[in-house]
Amino acid sequence: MPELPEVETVRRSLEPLVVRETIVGIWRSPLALRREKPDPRLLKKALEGARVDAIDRAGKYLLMRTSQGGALIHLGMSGQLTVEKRETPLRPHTHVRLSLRGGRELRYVDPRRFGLFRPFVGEVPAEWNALGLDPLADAFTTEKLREALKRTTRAVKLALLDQELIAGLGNIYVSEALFLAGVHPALPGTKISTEKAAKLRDAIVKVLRQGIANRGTSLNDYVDGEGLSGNNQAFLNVYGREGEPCVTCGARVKMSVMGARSTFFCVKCQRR
DNA sequence: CGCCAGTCCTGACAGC
DNA sequence: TGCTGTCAGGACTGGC
Repeated sequence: MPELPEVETVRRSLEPLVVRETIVGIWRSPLALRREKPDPRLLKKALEGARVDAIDRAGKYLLMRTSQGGALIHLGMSGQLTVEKRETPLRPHTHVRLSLRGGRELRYVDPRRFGLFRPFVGEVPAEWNALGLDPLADAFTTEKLREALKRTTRAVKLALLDQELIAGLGNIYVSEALFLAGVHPALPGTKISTEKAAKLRDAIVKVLRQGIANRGTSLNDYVDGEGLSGNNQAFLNVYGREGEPCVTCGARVKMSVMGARSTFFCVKCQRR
């Protein structure tokens, strides 16, 4: 499940492989992604014959900027964006292929079709600008986090998953950050003290930076732009560890469902 | 307007 | 062995 660290790892691994490269050909599968089918006319206009200028990231979105426009990309649950040799057999659920020089191509594969591949010319799509605070930016301060959380009565766990408040956290890193900060996931956002907000800010930054340092968490499908798995799954403290002893106090890790998502935490270390 | 439940989608896996 | 049912969750939609 690609969250900020996985998307950033994909971005970093793709950057040297595709920036300054020219897209010499385009292929699109007839399969539709759930949100929308990549528009063939726009694909041509935005990407064909274009030079790749940059690959940027905001939250869990990637933005490939080209000389003619670009593409807004989201990996959803199972999306992969990798550079392959042209002769490498196509995997099922390959949605887009962008041919590069030297017999290589950038492939977008997404079995569960929760992702997005939207070419554009002119204005960058609105989703890109609607995103909340970037937790890795200098501007992500305790005060900013507290302000964002005070805007909602929702449980802090659900608020942290709201991409318009803070962009990039998903279900895994939210559980990890709340554990590290000693904050109970069901605590309402409005009840987060300055002291707790400071701990939470530091914990969010720490788990995301650690995730990037470990090249992402590979529990199911996730791989980077070169097809390599990450190592961060070995460093998770609570996610997926229901019933196992807490690494801090030894109590059993608890799982509860919040917002139809599994939430892992330690009742002793994360008091309300 | 804010919140929440429901929805989509496929592969992996458990159980019979 | 082969089938069926359940589960995983990001982001959107519709109802209240």
